[in-house]
Amino acid sequence: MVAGPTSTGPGKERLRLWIRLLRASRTIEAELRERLKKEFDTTLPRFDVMAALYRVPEGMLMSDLSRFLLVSNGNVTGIVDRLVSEGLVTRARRNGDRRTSMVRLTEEGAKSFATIAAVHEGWVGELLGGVSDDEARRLAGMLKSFRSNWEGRE
Amino acid sequence: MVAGPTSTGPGKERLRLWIRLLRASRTIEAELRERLKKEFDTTLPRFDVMAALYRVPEGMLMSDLSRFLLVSNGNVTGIVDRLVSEGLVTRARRNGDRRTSMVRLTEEGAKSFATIAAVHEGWVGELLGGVSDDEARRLAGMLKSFRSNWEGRE
DNA sequence: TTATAAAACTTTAAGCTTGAAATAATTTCC
DNA sequence: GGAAATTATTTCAAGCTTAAAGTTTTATAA
Repeated sequence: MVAGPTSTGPGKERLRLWIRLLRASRTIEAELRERLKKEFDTTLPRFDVMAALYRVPEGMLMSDLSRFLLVSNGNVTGIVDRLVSEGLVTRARRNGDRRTSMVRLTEEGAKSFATIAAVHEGWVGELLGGVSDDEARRLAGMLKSFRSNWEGRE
Repeated sequence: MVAGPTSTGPGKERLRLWIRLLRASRTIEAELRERLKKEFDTTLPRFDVMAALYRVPEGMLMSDLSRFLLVSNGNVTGIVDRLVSEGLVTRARRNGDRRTSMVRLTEEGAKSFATIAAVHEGWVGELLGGVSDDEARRLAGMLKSFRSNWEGRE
């Protein structure tokens, strides 16, 4: 998914775009992953889950998390398990529907996330430093329209 | 890495861009992974390795592959192991430097890749269909400049 | 009601991924 | 020449990821 087009023709331009998109996000992702590990001894998936939960103090269901993060159910189970064992997150059985459990950041989890998120935002600013403000806005706009199209599509 | 900004301020615009970039590439990647599995019973990492090798009939060293694909050495070892066991790739010890081994597509591997790549290119065209030709070119240009900046940076 | 379907989640097996440690071959340099 | 550093690769442990199968609980509907 990271190699070049293997042909010429009409699909070539979009294939090139896709490869660049993927290389850019992999490069940035790898750098962020490494820094999260080195500086905070955590991982991207844990960070993602905590970021999702941070926005919603009342908590999220497992299925909400997996939908929001674009990953499978079983995946979220494992990550939340580890966050619970680290005391950063709680899983609370609900009275209403006993199949579901509400996942919330603990106080320690919220505090920890806030610290990391502030540094993380600085890293992203640094890593995307080569993109001008104007470009950043236009790129973000294009990607937003891609997303809307996509969501209409399914 | 997929949740929204947690603050306002100067870094906010680039953080938003990064989150959209990541969501877009994850969405497309997930779709391509699923189709590769369903239609060709293969995986993205295998496809990536084969794409890299397809461009270079004389083959690549393990370390070339890992550098090119932006993944770790140990990772490539496992993927190549599996491709070898499937008869799609060969690993040849070199006379000159016996630490290295040259990895090449087999005839079957090249044939298989060509088939998959053609379909894959069509998928990408379809999945990025919402992006106009003009946008595709501009986006690709921006991402290229990002990449150059990055590479100068390290 | 009460079988049947659907929903929410967990478990499992297989594969991907990394960073660190281990091996083996080559180079460097005294 | 031979110790020491470097390079290329593999192995390993831990964690991430998915799809599919399994469990428990709730909803549907004949």
